[in-house]
Amino acid sequence: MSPADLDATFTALADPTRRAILARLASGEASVMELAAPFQISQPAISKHLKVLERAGLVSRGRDAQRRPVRAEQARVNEATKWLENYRRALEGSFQRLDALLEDLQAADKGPTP
Amino acid sequence: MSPADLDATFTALADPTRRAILARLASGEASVMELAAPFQISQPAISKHLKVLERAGLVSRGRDAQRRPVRAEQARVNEATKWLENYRRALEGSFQRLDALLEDLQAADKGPTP
DNA sequence: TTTATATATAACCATTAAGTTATAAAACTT
DNA sequence: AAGTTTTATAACTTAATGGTTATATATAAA
Repeated sequence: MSPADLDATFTALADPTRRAILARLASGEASVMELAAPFQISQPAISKHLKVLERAGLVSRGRDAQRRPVRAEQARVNEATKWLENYRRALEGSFQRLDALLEDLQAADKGPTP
Repeated sequence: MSPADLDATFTALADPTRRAILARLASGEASVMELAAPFQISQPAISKHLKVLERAGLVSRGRDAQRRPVRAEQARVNEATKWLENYRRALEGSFQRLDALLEDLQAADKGPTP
């Protein structure tokens, strides 16, 4: 995943309305009107949010008569999660090294390591 | 983690400079000048990025003479990852249901399920 | 054929974001 | 005491976000 793709994905996730839309889509595809119902904002505002999600590859659109059903796409979520997990692992690594250093310092208090 | 905290965290992650800063911090704390070195943007721009990261709780600041060393903090990464993993699980669940439905339909082709 | 429904687009406004340069403040160095 | 280094802040510009209302487009329904 390119840096720009990561930008778009994390940007899309950084809004509570969009996260709520994704959560709703986890239980199946939905029309724009269905997605808009729980919110107080206008239909065009929802369409804009959907465009952000689509640009990030987090959702895709279908066609069913006048409806343009929205469904969640997995790939990008997986890739964003991969970035985070990778970072987490890197952090744990550095904290392990810090732990090792602290152990060394404590050991040094009682006498030099051979 | 509150929705606003998730907003701040994903917003902070949605910029390539800030992700690069975090990646650098995974190998240990660093001063502002050290963090700025690899980039072409000005020092105040880096300070602004650090403020975004700090507001999100992804880094914290120390004091070492004139330096204000920056270090990565784990908690918020973990919580953001949790949200993503949870969403991933929810998606997998719905796709499993879809798989089950497709299996049912195929089974129905050959005869009704008892 | 007219009307209703679902969605998208345009034009606009207010706020926030990312960058800049210039300057201030704090602590070290000489 | 004077100068240097490190960081933060202020003021500004430009562009992007998130929302609005009004309108256009596509399809279904009467």
